[in-house]
Amino acid sequence: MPTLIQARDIADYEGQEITLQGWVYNRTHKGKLVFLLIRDGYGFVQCVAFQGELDAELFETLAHIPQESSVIVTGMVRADSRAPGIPGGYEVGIMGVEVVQAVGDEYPISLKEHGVDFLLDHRHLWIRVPSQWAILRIRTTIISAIREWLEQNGFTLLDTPILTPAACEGTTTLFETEYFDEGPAYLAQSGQLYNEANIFAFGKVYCFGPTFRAEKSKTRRHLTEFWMVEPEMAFCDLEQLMEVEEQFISHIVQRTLRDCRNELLSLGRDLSVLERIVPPFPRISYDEALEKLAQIRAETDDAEARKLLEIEWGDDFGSPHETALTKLFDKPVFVYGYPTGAKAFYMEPWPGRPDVSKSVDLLAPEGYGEITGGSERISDPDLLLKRIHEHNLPEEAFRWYIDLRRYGSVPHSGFGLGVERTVTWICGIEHIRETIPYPRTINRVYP
RNA sequence: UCCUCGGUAGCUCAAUUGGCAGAGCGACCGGCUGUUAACCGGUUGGUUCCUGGUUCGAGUCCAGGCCGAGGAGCCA
Repeated sequence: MPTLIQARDIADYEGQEITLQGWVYNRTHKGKLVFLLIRDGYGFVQCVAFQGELDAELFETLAHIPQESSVIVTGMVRADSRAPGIPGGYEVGIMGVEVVQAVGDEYPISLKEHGVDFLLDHRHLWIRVPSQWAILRIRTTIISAIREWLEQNGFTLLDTPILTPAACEGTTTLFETEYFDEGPAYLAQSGQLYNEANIFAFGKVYCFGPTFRAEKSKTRRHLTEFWMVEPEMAFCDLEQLMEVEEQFISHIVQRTLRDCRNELLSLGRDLSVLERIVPPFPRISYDEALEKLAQIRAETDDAEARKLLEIEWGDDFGSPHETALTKLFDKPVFVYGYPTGAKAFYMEPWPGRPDVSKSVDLLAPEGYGEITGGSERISDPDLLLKRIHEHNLPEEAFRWYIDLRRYGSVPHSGFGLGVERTVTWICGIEHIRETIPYPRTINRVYP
C-alpha cells in the first residue's frame, strides 16, 4: 500500500502515490468523471476518478457511492487550483478505492441548509461537517495553548472538586444532587476557593475543568455545562494580574493562528483582526467605562438602544454595555475597579475607596464581551470574616477559607477564563453552542 | 421568570380574503470529462405540533396547551 498520509499534509506529496483513509463527504457525478470530497479527520481532499482510467465496475461503484461511506483511497497527488478542500489546491487522481462500508440508509445531514434544532439533534453527525470540524479543532488547539502557557510559566495544575458542599460564591443557581447521608451536594461552579488554598502550597496554580450553572439563561453566550480555566497566584496584585492575563490571552490567540490557519480561513475568519492581539491591552476603570457609555448613549438616535444602555453607578454591566464598550477597541479591553456591591464577597477593596473592588474583567473585541473575570482577593482575615457576615454566608462552611488568611496571608489574585466564549470569539462565530462537542443548554441533554 | 418570533414532506421553506397540500433539496432512475451545496429530465414523498371551538368548509380564525429560537435578567 502506498504511503498513508493525512489530508492536511497533502502538499508535501505532490507527484507521489499515496493512500487516504476516510469518509465520503460529498460526491459529484459528472458523466465520465466523479469527484469525491474525502475527509479523513485531518482535512478535506478532493479525489477524482476518470472513467477511462479505472476498472468499469469500480467506476460504477464510485458513481453511486453514498455520502459518508468509509473508504481507503489510493492515487496520485497533483496540484490543481480548482480543487476544493481544507487545505485546498491539491487533489488525488484515483487509482484504487476499497469501500470499507457503503452506507445503506439515507444520511440525515445533507449539504443543504438545516435548522438549529435538527442539527443539534444530530450533533453526533453534525461534528463531521467542515465548519464544526474546524471549530472543534480550534477548541482543542486553544486548550492546548492554555496548558502550554501555564506550564511554561510555572503554574501547577491542581484539580479541584466537582462535587462541592455549598455555593462557592453564593450567587448563581447550582445543580443539586443527593450525596449519600451528607445531604445535598452541588456541581462545581468554580474551583477558585480551592485554588486559593493551593497557592499557599504551590505558589502559582490552576484548575481546568467543567463548570455547571443551573441559571435559566437562553442566549447565544450561555451553556449550563462549560469549561473554565482558573489560574491563581500568590504574591500578585491587580496590576500584575492584568499583565499575566494579557500575556496569556495573546499566547492563546497567536498559537491558534500558527496551528489552525486553515481552520480559521475555512470559517471565513479575518486573520488580521487576530494578528493584532498582542500586549499591551487597553485598561479603563469602571468609572471611565460609565463615561464612555454615557457618551455612546448621547450620540445614538435609537431609543431602544438608549434604554438598553441605561446604567447607574453601582450596577454591573449587562450584555449590551459590554458589547458597546468592546466596539471602541480593536483589542481585548480590561475594565477594572467595579463597585464592591456588584461583585463577589472575597474581592480586595480599592485602597482609600471601599465602595470599589480590585476586580477586573477582560472584554473581547468585536462585541464578544466578557471572557475573563478576576480580582485581587481579600488577604486580611478580619475583613474577610466581616464580608462573609455581610453576605449572610455560613461562617462555619468557610472556616478553612478564613484559615488561609491566618497562616501566612499574602496579596494574591486570580481569574477565570471561559473556554467556550474564547473559542466563539477566536472563531468569529455567532453562537457558543458550536464550540463544545456536545452542548448542554437549558432544554437539551441529548445526544 | 419576562418580552418577541416560530412549528406544513426526511431537510429548508411557500400556500393571496377561510375554498383541491405546493416548490427546492435529499433518495431512486437516466444524461453530462472540472464539479465546488454542480447542473438538466423523470420518479418518490403529508397525523399541516396537540386538544377543543367557530364555519357549508380551517394550514389559515378563536381558546388552552406542548415544543423550539432570539433577547432581557444572571453569569464565564
